[in-house]
Amino acid sequence: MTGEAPGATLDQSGRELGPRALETRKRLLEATAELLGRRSVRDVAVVDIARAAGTSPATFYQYFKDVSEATLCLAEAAAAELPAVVEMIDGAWEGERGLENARGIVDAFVRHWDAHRAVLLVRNLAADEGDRRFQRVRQMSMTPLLQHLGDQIAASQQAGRVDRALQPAAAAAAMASILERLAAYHRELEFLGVSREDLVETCARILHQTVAGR
Amino acid sequence: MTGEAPGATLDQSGRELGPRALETRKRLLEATAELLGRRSVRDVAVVDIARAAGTSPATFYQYFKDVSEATLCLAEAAAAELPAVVEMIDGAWEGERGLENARGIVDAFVRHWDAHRAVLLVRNLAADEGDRRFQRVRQMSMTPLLQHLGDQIAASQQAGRVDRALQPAAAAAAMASILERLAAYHRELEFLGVSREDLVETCARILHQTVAGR
DNA sequence: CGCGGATCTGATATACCGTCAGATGAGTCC
DNA sequence: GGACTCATCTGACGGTATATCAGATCCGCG
Repeated sequence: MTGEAPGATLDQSGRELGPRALETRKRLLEATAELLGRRSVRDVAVVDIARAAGTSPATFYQYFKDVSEATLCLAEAAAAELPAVVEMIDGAWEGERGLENARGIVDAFVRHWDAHRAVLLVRNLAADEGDRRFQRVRQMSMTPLLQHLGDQIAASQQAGRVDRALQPAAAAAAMASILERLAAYHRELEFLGVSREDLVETCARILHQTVAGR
Repeated sequence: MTGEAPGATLDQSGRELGPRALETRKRLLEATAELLGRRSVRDVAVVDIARAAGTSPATFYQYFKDVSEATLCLAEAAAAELPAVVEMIDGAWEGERGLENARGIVDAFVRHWDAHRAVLLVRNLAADEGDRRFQRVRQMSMTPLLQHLGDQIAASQQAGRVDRALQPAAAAAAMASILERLAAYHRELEFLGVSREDLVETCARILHQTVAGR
């Protein structure tokens, strides 16, 4: 939930945190996530976060350099949840079971996005805008997914089920793109009359077709 | 370039603009685009835009309510360029010529994004975050594309070349997702060792496969 | 009880926001 | 070319956020 790596979470000045501090830090992160979900990034101010967490701006700066750093922590925490989805990629891909599996992947991915929507949107914007820290987090979470998808595609090519003109890594990226964009987007599409079910079903079929071939 | 609709561009207080004012407004928009390309949205302040345009913050507020409104104008201007891409969708889809056409579409779309990258990124974030104005602009530019793609897919289904289990609108959205995300993303992927050519070629084939079938 | 480190915050200098009222510029008519 | 007028711009300001300390508060421990 907090995004720290091995041993201890650190202060802005490098000091280790005791239990009270960890509690405060957690409240600040929760408040950040809450506010990001409610208004646009541009309008989330340190003061607001501090107020929402029942503390003062000065306290916020004790733990984070700025709002983006807090967001980065949240993105790291969200990334920790993806491996569950990656495992599904190593499941069956052939025939009806494969299609069922593809549905599961699409559904799990959309759930993941629904749960962390605001943070993931900001992560992607920051990464696209060139922020190295966010690029790293996105890569950390997407690389295994791309890797495993790419391997499956390559295997299908070996088996003669998928056109060899596809570059596996590029095709995997394309599939990931569908998942990401649609996960971010599905509410608006539903508004336009495409049901969530249709969306998942159609994506699953495209995914299945591209990964497993005919 | 300015994003106004029929007759005249308006002042913040509803007055029509003379030639000098139009010139100033244009400079402000250009400065906004320039700054959005250079740093993150969060860090683009009205003062900066004004300075870059060689004028004062007060002048900025004469034309735009805030930075997001200026960005909205830029997004509208960018949207005006897409119809050229839409026309290509009505071209050939069968056989080698169809594939060639698909390549053209992917390439044109990526070019479009490269030209307006920063603005389109912000547009998508704002739309995803629920801002109605940006949702409208995005829809205005994407709907024709989705519509035409969807029609082609439906036609291929009629001809028995594409699985009827696909929902045409959803499949079209999935294709648009690939285009958008990859257009935003391709630099990073190139960094990871997928060349732009591979990317375009692979996307074109997936697009072709999904729209035209076997 | 009282000490010492951990944690928090009030006060503050600085900078941006958003809004006027008034200054400046650029045509027009005599 | 001078005076008038409307279009356009900006200096100045009250309000608020940022980012940083030095010092206040809290809490466990001897």
